[in-house]
Amino acid sequence: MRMSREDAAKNRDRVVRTASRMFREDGYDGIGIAALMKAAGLTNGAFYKQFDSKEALIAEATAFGLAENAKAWEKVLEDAGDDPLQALAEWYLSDIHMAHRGKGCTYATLASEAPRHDDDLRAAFDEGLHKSLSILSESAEVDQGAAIRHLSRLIGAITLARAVKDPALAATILDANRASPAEGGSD
Amino acid sequence: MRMSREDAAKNRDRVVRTASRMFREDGYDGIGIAALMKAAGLTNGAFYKQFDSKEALIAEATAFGLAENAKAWEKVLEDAGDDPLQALAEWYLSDIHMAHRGKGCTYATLASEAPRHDDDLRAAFDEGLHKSLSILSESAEVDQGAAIRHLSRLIGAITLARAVKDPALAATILDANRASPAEGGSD
DNA sequence: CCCTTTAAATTATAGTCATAATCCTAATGT
DNA sequence: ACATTAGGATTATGACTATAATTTAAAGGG
Repeated sequence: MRMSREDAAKNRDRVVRTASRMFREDGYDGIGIAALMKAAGLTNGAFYKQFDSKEALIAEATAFGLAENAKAWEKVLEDAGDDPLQALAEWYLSDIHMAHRGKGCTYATLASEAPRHDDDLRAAFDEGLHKSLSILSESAEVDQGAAIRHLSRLIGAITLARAVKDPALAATILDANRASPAEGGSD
Repeated sequence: MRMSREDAAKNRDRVVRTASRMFREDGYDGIGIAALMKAAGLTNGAFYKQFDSKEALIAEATAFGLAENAKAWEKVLEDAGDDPLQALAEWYLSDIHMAHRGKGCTYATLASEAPRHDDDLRAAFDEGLHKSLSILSESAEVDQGAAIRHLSRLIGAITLARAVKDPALAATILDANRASPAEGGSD
């Protein structure tokens, strides 16, 4: 049953959004085209009319996720008070973010899988990262090096906290990384 | 052809080591039992005589990888001069480590996949992390919070650097994180 | 208003997946 | 020395994989 151009575009967009969420939850290899399309309310047959391959969707869905993340950071940094990096850390290392991988940071969930994929996906990470860093350094008025270090630390922290079994250990990881980074200079 | 107990144990150990490397390279979902066993010089039929399931191997191979990593860090910190954290960062963020995921840090390659797996695997991360943190805080004479922040930052940094396409951007990420962490206190 | 185009559904294909049963054979216990 | 045991190979399982051809039916252009 053919859809209108409008509806077809909506369907395509819904597939990208669904993929962006499910890849973050299950990993690129953890979810298949059929299950993905079903979750988006379609069947697998419709997939190859809209995308060249799974790899192409991976690149597109990841770029979407990174852009979505960047918008969220921009908002948090705008609403932050006199210590934007601290505000970002508290928001990023929250229990909410811990629990909802599918809506959360794409770097934390998928960056470690990128080396196994094609240039289009890795280029999406390039672009996403440039954007993230410019947002961070501009809003928080720090140099690029500091922005990179802050981002690296947040990503590593939530990755570790999500990996461990003991909730107390996870809380320790989050707490240590929420602590004001300038506290002693020993970090 | 039945093997001696000794040979069977060697085979089992080789499967764990091979799995530890291949999981780091391809992800838990990226390599199957058959390919894994073949790489270890065996056939898939032999697998279920030695392991209960793939999930059980995942937990065991990850625990092995984390223990292997911890030994390497201990050595680096022992040989370090007056700034152990700096020495660790330089070793961890090296081109060699960037290029060889299969022999490198298990946190950086596999921690992001842990939330999708069972308690045995996540408990392996608990144990590995406790060990890593005690090595770090003792050898470098910093408190646990500083050790956690340092580790978080290194893991995030190499994950990001490996994800991007542009080698110059990767180098920027590594350089920023190699920079002495106490430099300005703004980090 | 008809004709072409095309999105989506259905179905097909060849491969791979984790798991397991069967069989062979040699190591081990007695 | 013989019976038992168990490690590994072969083969089988049914489910799932990415991809694609075919079919259906409605949208869009003329």
